[in-house]
Amino acid sequence: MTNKDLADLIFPNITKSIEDYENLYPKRNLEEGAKVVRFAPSPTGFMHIGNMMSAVINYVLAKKSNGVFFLRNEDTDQARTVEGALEFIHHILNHYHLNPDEYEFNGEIKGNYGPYVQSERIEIYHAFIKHLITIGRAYPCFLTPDELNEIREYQTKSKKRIGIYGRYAKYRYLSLEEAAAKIQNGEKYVIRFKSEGDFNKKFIFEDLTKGKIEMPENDIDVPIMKSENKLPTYHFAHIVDDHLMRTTHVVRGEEWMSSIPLHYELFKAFNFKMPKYIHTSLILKKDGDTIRKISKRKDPEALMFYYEEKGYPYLAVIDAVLTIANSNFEEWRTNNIDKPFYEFPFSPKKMSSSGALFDLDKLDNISKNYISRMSAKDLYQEYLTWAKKYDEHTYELINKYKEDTINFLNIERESQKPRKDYENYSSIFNKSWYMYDEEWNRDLVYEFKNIKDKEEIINITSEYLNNYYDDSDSEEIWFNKMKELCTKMGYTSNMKEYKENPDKYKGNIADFSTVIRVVLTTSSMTPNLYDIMQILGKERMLKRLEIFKERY
RNA sequence: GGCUCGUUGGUGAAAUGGUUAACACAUUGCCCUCUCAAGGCAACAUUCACGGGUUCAAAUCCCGUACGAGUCACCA
Repeated sequence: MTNKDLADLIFPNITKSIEDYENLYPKRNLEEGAKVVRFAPSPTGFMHIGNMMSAVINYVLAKKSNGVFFLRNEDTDQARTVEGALEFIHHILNHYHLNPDEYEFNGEIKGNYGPYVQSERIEIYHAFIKHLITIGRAYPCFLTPDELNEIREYQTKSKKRIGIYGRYAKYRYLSLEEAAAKIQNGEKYVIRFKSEGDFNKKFIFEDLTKGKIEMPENDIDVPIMKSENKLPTYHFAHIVDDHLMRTTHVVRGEEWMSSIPLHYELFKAFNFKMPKYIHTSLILKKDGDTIRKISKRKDPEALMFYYEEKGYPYLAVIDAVLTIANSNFEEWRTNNIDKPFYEFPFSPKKMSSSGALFDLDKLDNISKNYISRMSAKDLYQEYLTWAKKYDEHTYELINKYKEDTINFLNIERESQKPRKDYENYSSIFNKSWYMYDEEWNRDLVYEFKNIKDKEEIINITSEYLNNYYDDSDSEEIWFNKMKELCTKMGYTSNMKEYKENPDKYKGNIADFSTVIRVVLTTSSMTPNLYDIMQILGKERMLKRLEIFKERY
């Protein structure tokens, strides 16, 4: 019996050779330097900020080099698949405009290097495993879970390296006949890679972010095919897929670093060229005094749901992610304020080699800047779209009062130094509810500052609205009139003088205008009062004075 | 325990052997100002985890220690 006979026994229906697949998926015809990258999540959990970073980097790498960005669904762990996870990945990619060039989803296939779903590639993997068995580099292993546990326990106790290697690789040298007999007998088995490495020998691996790293050779006979569903393990699928899909750069989390010796040997066993690797550092989170890996359970901001629900503009999130990935991104951004993010010359070398804390304050800052630069109309559109999905009440109001809302959002906007008061769409309504008459049914909390006397407040506001305010006044006239009344009623419009002689006056122009501001909005902090009055108009303002009289 | 990576301010970090350790966010103060937001100015690491060495010179190179992280599944 030969290796080939055993391979045929295990995979009787596999007829294609690995050369056939080489021809089926030829080298991609791309321009010099074009990068072929992939985003390859497994649908075993919802997409989180770490996945996002990987997706963004991939996208930038591909776009910037006129390469290819494809999506591969790594669904070999059928048992842990989470319902909706795959849909969510597609949703997020779409929401953040990180659309892959090649993918497979809901029966739709784009690209010539598919299938892009691992469970649909099982024949391909089997052909490659068959090849390995034929050349004597893989073998069936009949170790039971109990036996594996025993080995592990023994190794742990006696402080030996853990794994199936050397004399622990019991079935490595089983005769082909015996192996065949066991298989025909229906015994369960996995296929293990037959390592030829020597743990005491080192090799140099060059990672694009970490640089040159010396590592011991792999000598562990790792499973490459599982026993139940005959699907490959991650390690094997990675080799086959990224070779056949002609991936040039693999962007993945740092947790894969330690598998490099294995992957290195696997590529070598097939004589395949290894892609280049960019191992990204973990995203960490400060929890009290300790810093730990960001957790999907404890940290709402870990999951990509968070940013969308809060209403952060998608570009702000991408910028925040890139700021963590490459700290010189910020500088680039300030110099290239209108350029698309994927023109940023991302450098794997400049990636932080230790984990980074994802800073929500920083995100807020980036986001405020983004929102401040949007036109009022665009902001309104985004706000409306967000509200439709996440805040029905707000949606109804801003939809009904479209003009007022746009005008309000436009206050001190579309200028060189626009207001920066919203970090996300969900924070707008709390700062603008008073513009909507319907909202005045709520419990009102008037935030008066220095002047709290009801009579005085009524006097000021009533006099001002009835005898001074005019909707057609320019801002300059408007303010002059306010100053005039202010002085007439015993306040001063001269702040300097007030500071010198505060006792001479009932208050200053700030106190005076605050009274009117609060009557009209209940808030002592609002955007430019003139603009608010212009939107409200005299009639509505008088109504608010009536409300004040009743409810203060 | 083995293997690997890392450690600069509250946070992200720059500096890759050579004057006072960039910059951004956050915080604080002042200025401007009808409030707020913004903007302007300023403060914030006598010091780069610790110890030793190399050098005229070290955050930067070497060695050791401590601490942290990742990984060691028929999970990815």
